[in-house]
Amino acid sequence: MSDFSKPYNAKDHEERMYAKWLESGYFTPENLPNADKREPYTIIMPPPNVTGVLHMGHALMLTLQDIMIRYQRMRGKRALWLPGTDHAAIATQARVEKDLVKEGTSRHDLGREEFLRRVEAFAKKSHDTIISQVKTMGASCDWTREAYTLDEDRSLAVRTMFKKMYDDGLIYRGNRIVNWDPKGQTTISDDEIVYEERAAKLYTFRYSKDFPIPIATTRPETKIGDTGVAVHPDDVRYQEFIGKEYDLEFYGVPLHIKVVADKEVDPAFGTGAVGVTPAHSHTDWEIAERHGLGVTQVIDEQARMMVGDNPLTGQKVADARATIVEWLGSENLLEKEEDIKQNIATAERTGGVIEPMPKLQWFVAVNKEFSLPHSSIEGIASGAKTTLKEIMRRTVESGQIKIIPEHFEKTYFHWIENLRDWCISRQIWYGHRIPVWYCLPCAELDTLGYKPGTGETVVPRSEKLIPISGTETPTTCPKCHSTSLSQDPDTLDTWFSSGMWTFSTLGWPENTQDLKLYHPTNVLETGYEILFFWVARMILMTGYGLGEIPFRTVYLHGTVRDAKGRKMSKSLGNGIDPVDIAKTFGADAGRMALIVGNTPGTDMALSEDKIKGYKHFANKIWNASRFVLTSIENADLSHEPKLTPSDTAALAELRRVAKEVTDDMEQFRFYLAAEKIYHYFWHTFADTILEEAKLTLRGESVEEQLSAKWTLHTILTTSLKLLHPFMPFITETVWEQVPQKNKTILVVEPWPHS
RNA sequence: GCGUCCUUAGCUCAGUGGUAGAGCGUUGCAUUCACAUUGCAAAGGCCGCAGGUUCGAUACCUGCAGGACGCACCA
Repeated sequence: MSDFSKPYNAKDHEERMYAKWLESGYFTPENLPNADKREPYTIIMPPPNVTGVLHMGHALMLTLQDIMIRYQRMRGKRALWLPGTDHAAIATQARVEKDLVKEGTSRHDLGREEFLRRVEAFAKKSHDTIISQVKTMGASCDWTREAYTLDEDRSLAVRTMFKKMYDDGLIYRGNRIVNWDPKGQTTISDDEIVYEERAAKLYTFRYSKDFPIPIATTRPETKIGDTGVAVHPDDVRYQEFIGKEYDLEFYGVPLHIKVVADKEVDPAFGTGAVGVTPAHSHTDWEIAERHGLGVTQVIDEQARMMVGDNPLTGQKVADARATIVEWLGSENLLEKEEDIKQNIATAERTGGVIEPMPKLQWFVAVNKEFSLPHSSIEGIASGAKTTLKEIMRRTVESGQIKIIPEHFEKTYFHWIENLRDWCISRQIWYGHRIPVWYCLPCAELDTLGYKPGTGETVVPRSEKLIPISGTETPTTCPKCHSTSLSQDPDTLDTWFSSGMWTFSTLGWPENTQDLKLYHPTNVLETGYEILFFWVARMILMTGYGLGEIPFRTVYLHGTVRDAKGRKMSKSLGNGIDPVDIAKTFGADAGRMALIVGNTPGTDMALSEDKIKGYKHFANKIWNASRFVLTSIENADLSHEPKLTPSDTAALAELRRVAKEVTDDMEQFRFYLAAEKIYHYFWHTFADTILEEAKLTLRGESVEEQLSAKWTLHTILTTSLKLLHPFMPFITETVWEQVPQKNKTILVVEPWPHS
């Protein structure tokens, strides 16, 4: 009891406790007592990006998962919590490029190899910081299984998956319209776009004096790429023009315009007629596809005009817009100019304004039919035709995967309905390089007939694809036997590898023991903001690759905001550093503050005052424990003594509380469980039971004293167990001092049965 | 446009078909005996508004208002 100093000082104990846990080996499920008899319980940790340091959102995620894992471990499960980190392709690359700019250099100056060395060095450093922070939070994960989304094993998994999907025709290379980020010089997926409202002008004009229909646009410069005009099929104003074709000249550029009827057109907007620019608008692209209109690209990757030898060529789009507007005015073609508000698409990472344009990219087809040889997905039989979209929908619809809170299921379905093919290639260097090689001599065989010189696609035949070193790239072209092969320069969207996380971490494509035992996992715990990015992609990948679900329950937490409800951000400077919190108040206090009152799917406001409150609670636990332990010293508690009626009642209440807390844990109501045990310990145990025991202990009756000591000991030990998932450090520290038969560490103590 | 969520004590939020709870904060009192990182007590709420269902609504339904958010569109 010598280290039982008066106030509880978290920093005197937490580091030592974590070391003690690691030494016990119990975070590795095989080391648990009677491991083979235990039923597996698995959580794969959402891997933090190696872009920097942990924030409060990570702390929340770690706490929730640690609570689940510690609880299940105490419940006798073979609990595996598998940790890892994410290479976060575009985010990490952007971070390092920023540093390079400061040094006055760029990735192109360094070259691909040297640049990747720089990124890897940064990622390594960032990784080490993150791991030490995860440990500070008390996370009881199995470090022997730690994974990285870009390590050897995960690379093999990614290549294997790519090839499998390619062979099934689910991955295709296509010249399609994509979201191009001129600032980041890469494509991005629909989900990586953020919309910003800006003021814009809507111009109403005619292509030429002879053209019968005026059209409205906010982007006159793109009209040079128009190949059609679309009107609503029922619009009486334009019936006579539908199907007609016109040859005309617009700013010196010859245009061939066909008038088509399409229900996408809103007759109430503008003039009710849309100039169709298939190359630079997603909807126009689709209209063009439906009506067989041509595609003319007029904007290049630098967001500059490309119109042959026209003077516009080389102008930035904004300048070109002014030029065109001025010209329209001078030609008397401009009929109206009005101010409107417009949502403009920007890239989440770089802030660049997105220019949709057609590019040759790799896509995952979400609506294409294929069959799963072995399916355990409800509603999709083995061998039956299905699509990736159906897998994503069915697994949730059937209840095989349950989302908490439930209402997010509606949001999820809504998103799936609108899902288009997923563009997975990125023009960046850090990431999984696309495992596809091109044969240069076979260039003319390019099936797409696009961009000569890249050649036909060659995908390696071996079942297991090539390790990342590239030493085993295909040596000859199967068609012409040339050895002149070059790998696709692009890398994969980071969510491609993240989507495989639940099974790539367990050894897939090998049919490992881990995969058999721990998959499907039990819970995926993550933030609701990546429901689409990640959760849906995991369901897609797992359904396709394994014919099963990746997890049974998805628990979605909200965003941790500051005391005023604002998002924590660097620019506001209102962020709370979880490691600072652990140092100042103790990791336990930070954990409790994050959990109590925090319902799933809802954002929470976190203040230092709240954390301070739980620091006080830790102190309360500490002092109450000191009192109990001092009081029961030398008492014979080997057998239950005769209990007084009030002690019997107190123990009955303890059982009731334990039962309620257990029910809450089972129902994922951690916010209630934590609050109940907090309230019980402080206001029932410490304030009432303990105060009454003081009187008894000073009294005459030895029998009553023994009854009181037994009761205090039972309530203390049970409370420590109930509190352990929430406040692992202090409970384990006190536990060291508790006299108990066959005592081991609290990590593997059985949960109080109720 | 489609969709979701929220509106309860000063603040942050729980909650239930039988006229409300927690934490923090506020106010008053208490102090050598586990703990002032404490204890005891108090103040504080027509549970957003209007209808409906019901014996009874904060809770269920409809509408409205305000707020947050997702998706699509924005030609």
